[in-house]
Amino acid sequence: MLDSTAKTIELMIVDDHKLFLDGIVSLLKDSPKISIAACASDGNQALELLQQNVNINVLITDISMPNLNGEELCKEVKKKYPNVHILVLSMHSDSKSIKRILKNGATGYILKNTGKEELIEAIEHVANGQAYFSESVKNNIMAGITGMEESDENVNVRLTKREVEILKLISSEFTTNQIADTLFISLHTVESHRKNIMRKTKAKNMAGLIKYAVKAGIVE
Amino acid sequence: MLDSTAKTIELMIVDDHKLFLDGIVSLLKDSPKISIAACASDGNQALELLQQNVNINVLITDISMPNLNGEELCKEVKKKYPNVHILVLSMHSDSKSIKRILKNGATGYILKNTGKEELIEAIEHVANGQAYFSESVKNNIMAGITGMEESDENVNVRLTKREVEILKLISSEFTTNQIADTLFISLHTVESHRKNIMRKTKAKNMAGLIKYAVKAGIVE
DNA sequence: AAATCCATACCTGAATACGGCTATTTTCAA
DNA sequence: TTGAAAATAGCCGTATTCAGGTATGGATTT
Repeated sequence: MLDSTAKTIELMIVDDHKLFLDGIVSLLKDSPKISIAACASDGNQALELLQQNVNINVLITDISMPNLNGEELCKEVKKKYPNVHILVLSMHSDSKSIKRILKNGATGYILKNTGKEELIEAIEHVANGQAYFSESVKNNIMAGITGMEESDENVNVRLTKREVEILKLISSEFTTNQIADTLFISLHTVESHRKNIMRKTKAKNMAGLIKYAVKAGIVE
Repeated sequence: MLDSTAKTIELMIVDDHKLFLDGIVSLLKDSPKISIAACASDGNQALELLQQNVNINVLITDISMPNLNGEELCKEVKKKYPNVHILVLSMHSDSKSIKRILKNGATGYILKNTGKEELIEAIEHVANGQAYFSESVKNNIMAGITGMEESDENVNVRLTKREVEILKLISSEFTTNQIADTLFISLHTVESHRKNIMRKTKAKNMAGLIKYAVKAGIVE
């Protein structure tokens, strides 16, 4: 039904690992329907190149990149160039990462451990505006929707600015007394905050607090 | 001086990301001096293939992989096949990762954001038993050696089996009493172990313990 | 055979964390 | 401007952690 499959696919690939980028280019360079128009090593460069290459209709991108990451790139691209379809090529298949980037406008999501054939299939789907997902991506999304999300739900709690500040100090091995002195507030206030953080994150003790801090990217 | 540069390089590549693996193969397949003998997606598979292909003399591997990771693979390979030189191809350039895997017998270490030419140069160096490092790898090693190593040195401490076992339980938010009950040992013993772990890891309290556990890969 | 490491166990006392509350002021958005 | 959320502060009692030791039997290594 869609005749758009006949149209040449003008591709841009974005990844901060040059070897991976070059490898993908090498894999795709002989594909008849696909033309590689540009490559970028981060989101900012990608946006610049998009401005210059008006014919680009598919963008393949990694998520974790310096300067401007995949999520932010998606948001920008969808705002400025709504006709450019985005295929995410990531290492991670956890439902959290997937859902976040799909919300930001990605059309497809495949993993770096898929093969060449599937990559091309995914590119063609996405070029037509059709969603494409790796098998394990689909499974994890389903698992995320149906049940057993207990481990994920605690990352959804929202800590206040002050709570994050205090959790950072706790993670730096400060005692409650030291935190009170550092922030010029009462010992009792720090304890109140800590108790609130523990309630929100369902942590039983310091161990749980630090594990949450690590997961949430508050430390390291 | 070394005439070994003339000898054909029989390569094995190990990476759990199929697309990356295929990309590298595609990049190298036209190189005259290099022959790709085998590919594997984890350490176990690599060891099996090494047994079958006696001619392999260079092994390129990622660090983080399922089942048997790069570090453990290095150790095994150096023990069983000391003539196989290992080139590590990693995303991370922190001195901690680098030093750890070099201790385990890797000959070279380059990053995934290097180019095709440098990759080939690195392979040739390593095939001759010569070390090869990416520029940023060299820089980070230097920074690690010269100063500011306080944060790194604690990963070098060696915990005993029992200590790791207890640290795992601490990380699971168990109290000292619960750990004692779980392991059928005295409360005092658990406390002794905890104190020893804290001394070794230079942790001031639970927060430091959990951060160490995360860094050392004992939790998550 | 001696030395070292490991796992075990104990002691004391101070410091800190934890659980479960109440309560006031400030800040910010509806 | 009114109500909710956030930041502040407090109380009480128990549980746990932390710092500083000492000590012993067993396994391993030298």
